[in-house]
Amino acid sequence: MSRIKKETTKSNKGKEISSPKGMRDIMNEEYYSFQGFFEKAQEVAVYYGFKPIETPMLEHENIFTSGIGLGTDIIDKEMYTLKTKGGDHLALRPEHTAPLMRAYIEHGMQTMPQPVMFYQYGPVFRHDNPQAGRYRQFYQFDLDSLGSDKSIMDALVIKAGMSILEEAGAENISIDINSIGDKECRGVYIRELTSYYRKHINSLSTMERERLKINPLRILDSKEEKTKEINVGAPDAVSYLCSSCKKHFKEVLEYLEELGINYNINKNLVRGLSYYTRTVFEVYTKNEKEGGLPVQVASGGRYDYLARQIGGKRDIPSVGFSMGVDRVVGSPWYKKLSPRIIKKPKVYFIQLGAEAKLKSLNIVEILRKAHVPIAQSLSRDSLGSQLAIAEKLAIPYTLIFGVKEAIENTVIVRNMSNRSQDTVKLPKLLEYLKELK
RNA sequence: GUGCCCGUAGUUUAGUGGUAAAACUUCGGCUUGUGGAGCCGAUAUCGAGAGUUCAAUUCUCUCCGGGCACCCCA
Repeated sequence: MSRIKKETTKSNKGKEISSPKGMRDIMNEEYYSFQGFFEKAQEVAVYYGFKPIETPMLEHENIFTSGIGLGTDIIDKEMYTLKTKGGDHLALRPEHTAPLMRAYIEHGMQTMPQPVMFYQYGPVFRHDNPQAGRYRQFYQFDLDSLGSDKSIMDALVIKAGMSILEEAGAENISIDINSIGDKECRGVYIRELTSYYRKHINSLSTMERERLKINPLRILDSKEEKTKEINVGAPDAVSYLCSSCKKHFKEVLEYLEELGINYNINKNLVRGLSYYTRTVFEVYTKNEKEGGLPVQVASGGRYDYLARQIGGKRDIPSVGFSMGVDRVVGSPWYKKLSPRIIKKPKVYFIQLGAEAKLKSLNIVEILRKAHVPIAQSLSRDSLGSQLAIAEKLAIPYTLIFGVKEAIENTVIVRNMSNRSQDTVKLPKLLEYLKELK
């Protein structure tokens, strides 16, 4: 008997009640922080001309494998993939860019006036090990301009992104920028780079020798000391840029200067996603922690060939900026942007006695229709406990609705700070509350 | 994927080789119309599994989860 019981409990206990690793519930203050950021970011994005779009969280796996590219960690080891009952291979989006491009192609957006500019935000998924500012489900806010190769679009997207970060309270933002060329010059550059590394192959780690075959650019941002030394003498992309790329890069920098954006040309900056062309950048903010490295809060660049990589018939020159919302919201400098939808209740509704309780939902409804945000605890009975809760929540006014009031069709409005009370006729209540504001 | 630290009630923490204390919170009761305190009561098979042992929450191993760092990235 006891044995059976034990086994049942055990099997129930086996199912851990917890969210999956690296994924968490967002609620209370943190929820408002996120919500506030999203609202502000959208507001700013709209001023710059971006329109909203929301793409699915699941996509065909191949838009990522061919878009972001094999040889990147995101694809090789961090993607959540699944096979549907129908046999489709889907993946939880590890980023927003490839799905956006898919949407552009799918809906024939090349017939719209170019470029088309979108903002989008939502969760993205990467099977990485959690640590500070890193989750397996995290939130990105993206700005993208698709369909124009003009350098001013690079600048616009960067400026809009920086403005959002500033609105969120970011100080000491720095942007590292580089250009990795287009198909004209990148091939030449990569060949040069590869032959340079070949000469130093003995100093490269096994992993980096592997990379040399697949994606030599990535050796440039290696953190290994030996490799760093080699990188000092490595050919840099900018000097291999073809004339049109050089012009493009120069123009982008001019725009940034004009906008007063402090940039730093980082010739080792190449980005881990292989769809980038020409402009690439990363945005950092200072880490308040002692000795802490700067925190990367955003990054992006141009991806002129992505469309064709995922199966489009022609190139759609585009540029984007994506922000790590968790990192922004989690930063000490984040100024709590409070969402518009949250209305701090000014009034706490108290009911007393069965007759009053019976009618109390009607009163809640009257207040709701009049857009008076309230708090209440209808499940409570005693006046004392309800007052205590109102006090605890620091709500300035309470409505006391007891048996006597229910019969007389009145309600007591109590000012919590000076404890004064007025008895108000129910039909006059809304008017009375308006006066209080 | 790797390394270091960690894992006892909702939360923060005690504690022991013989199945566990406390504080706060929450909920219920005692006093059923005014700011809440008081009293009583409830809530943990000590992250999961295996092993050592007469006996493990306490020792060992594995796994899972958390924190931090690396790789990488937002």
